[in-house]
Amino acid sequence: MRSKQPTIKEIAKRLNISVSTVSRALHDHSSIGLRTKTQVKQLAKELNYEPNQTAIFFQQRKTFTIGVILPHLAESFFSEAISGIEDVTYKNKYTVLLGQSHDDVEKEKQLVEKMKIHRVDGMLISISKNTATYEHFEMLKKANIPVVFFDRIPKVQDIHYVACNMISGTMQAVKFLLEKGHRVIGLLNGPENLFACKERQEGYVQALIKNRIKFDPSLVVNTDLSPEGNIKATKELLAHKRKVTAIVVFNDYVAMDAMHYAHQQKIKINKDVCFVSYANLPFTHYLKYCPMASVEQYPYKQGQKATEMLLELLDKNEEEAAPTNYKIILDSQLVVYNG
Amino acid sequence: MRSKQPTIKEIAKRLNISVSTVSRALHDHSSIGLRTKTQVKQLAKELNYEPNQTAIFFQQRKTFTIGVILPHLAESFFSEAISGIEDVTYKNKYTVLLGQSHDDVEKEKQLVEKMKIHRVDGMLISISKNTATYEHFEMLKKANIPVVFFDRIPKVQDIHYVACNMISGTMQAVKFLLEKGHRVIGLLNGPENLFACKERQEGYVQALIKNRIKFDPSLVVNTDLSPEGNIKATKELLAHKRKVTAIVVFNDYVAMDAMHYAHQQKIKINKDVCFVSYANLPFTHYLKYCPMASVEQYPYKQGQKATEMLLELLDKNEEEAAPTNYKIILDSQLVVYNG
DNA sequence: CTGTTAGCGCGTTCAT
DNA sequence: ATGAACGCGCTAACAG
Repeated sequence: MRSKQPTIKEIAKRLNISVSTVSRALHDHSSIGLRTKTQVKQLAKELNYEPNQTAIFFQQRKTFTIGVILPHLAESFFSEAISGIEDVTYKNKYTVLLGQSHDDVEKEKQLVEKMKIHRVDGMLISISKNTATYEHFEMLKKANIPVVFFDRIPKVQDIHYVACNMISGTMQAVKFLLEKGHRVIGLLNGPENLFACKERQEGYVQALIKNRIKFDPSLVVNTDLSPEGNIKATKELLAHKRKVTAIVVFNDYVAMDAMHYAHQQKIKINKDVCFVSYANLPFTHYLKYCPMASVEQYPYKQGQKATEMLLELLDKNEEEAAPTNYKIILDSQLVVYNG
Repeated sequence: MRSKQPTIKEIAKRLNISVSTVSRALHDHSSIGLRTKTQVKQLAKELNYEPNQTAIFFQQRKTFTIGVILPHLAESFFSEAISGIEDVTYKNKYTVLLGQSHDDVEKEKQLVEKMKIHRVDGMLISISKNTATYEHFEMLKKANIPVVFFDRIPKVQDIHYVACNMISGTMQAVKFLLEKGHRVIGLLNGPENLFACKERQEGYVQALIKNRIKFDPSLVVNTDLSPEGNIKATKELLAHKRKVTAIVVFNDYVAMDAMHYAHQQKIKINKDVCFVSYANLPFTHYLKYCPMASVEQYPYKQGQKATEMLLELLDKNEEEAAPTNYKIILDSQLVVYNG
């Protein structure tokens, strides 16, 4: 379909020189006469010549494309993260192949397969909330395609990843509530197989211990992140025999459901029960019910760092480097809303 | 870096047959003996053979990749649209190369260039709000790369596009308000140079005419979409000498500012003054102030349709078809919230 | 039914 | 300073 595009062969023919001369001239090779060099370049411009990247990709066994798989862009965390990814890739002559898993493991597998077939040079992945087996990632390893996981990372050892340490932010959140006088603080956590949930709980427990408050496991409930699950979990916490006066919630989406439900139960939001959440939404101040504070997870930065790491790996890879595992862990941080 | 991967040549050598036989066997070519066919396939599986797509792309002058350029994924309209795009592309063995212009014309141009170089088979574009010149798109035409614009389309004739007709939805919105008894209805519109704004006004006027109400131009005000502009416009409408009892607002973001300001002025939202908006936000029901109704613009569907159109063009292109221009115009539709 | 061969466009030795 | 020739992996036209 685009057969009319000029090639170096065409240029060579017109100038009565060889293709290799043209190739070298175009690349400013030192051993080409200035005269032929300018000659070639001018004709190239005239003909609107553009190197055929697909040929180069093929020849160099490299596509300068990185595959990105994440749950869904509708979540603003991920749409911000991908901006970070894009910005770094495009600065480095790479390009982004996109795929949303929509939190479906099967879809995730298909995407991995598709991108592998498409010969991406490397991948950035944030796993679906249901991903519990990792063969499809192992496969990539075997195929020698570097992967950097970000934010939602699998629970295995030998991987590269960038994540946000939820412990610090959670500890700050609990401390914030303790200082406000709360003693019975619930943790409305997400799916247990997510690493970040483990960390939330760890931060929660550590903050309690640090303040000499006994950890009560029954104050921790999990949701599968579905609206029904969110409400069920909230219900459970609010019905706890000890009167829960504050809840640390997995994220803003869950928090909205939780606060909505609480309101329906005639509970005064952030008075009878205080809510603290983890930042996902950009519009919290326009919401009917807004958490008192929020743990920031720096999506843009995570995207950036993960991409930088991947590009570094791609460089290294060419030199057949040792298989060290890289990790970058950012500290999450509590932001208190004054609205 | 991935040189260990087996090729058909390798398979051929091991089986002492020719590469073309292997190729054909793998493709279930009719003229290959069942015996060799199974033989080849088995060895392929054993060796974990996978065709090198880059070679195929190169050879077939096709990348099965489509470039998508849109302003920003953070706007939920676009993140939904891209889901529609993805779903169709992935069903058709294509893949999505992503780029956000962030409403920056320069960035948009760079992306077009980059994707062209990457030899995408076609492109889906929603232009930045500042795009006023179209040379970078002309270039694509010359390079014979089909483009389908969606939602935000350039003001030129010879393009393919999918868009949503704002007239129908706006008429429904005004009709809805008229039926509620409103007679003085304001239109808080966006920048006049946007096509979609023209359509909003047209729908507004048509609905009034249809109901034999005189169109009063002073009831139409425009905002530049900045928070200050939004408030200024709202102020102007609320101060109108005729008492405005309902306002049709450009979009949810503007509506939030408008309702917020109105509330500050002791105006009871959707009682003293009713608001109707155009859907951008997925969470309207979680908002502090929610418009009574909203004009739906079907982002997912637009994405789908645009992609289908592009894929069709790609098919056609191979047969060197006539350069007709395709358009699909969906009707926007009013959705009344019952919350 | 199967093998041989010729590209696809480019970079890259190896000659000259 | 330049050219000839090869190969990347695959498909397809042509020959048996």
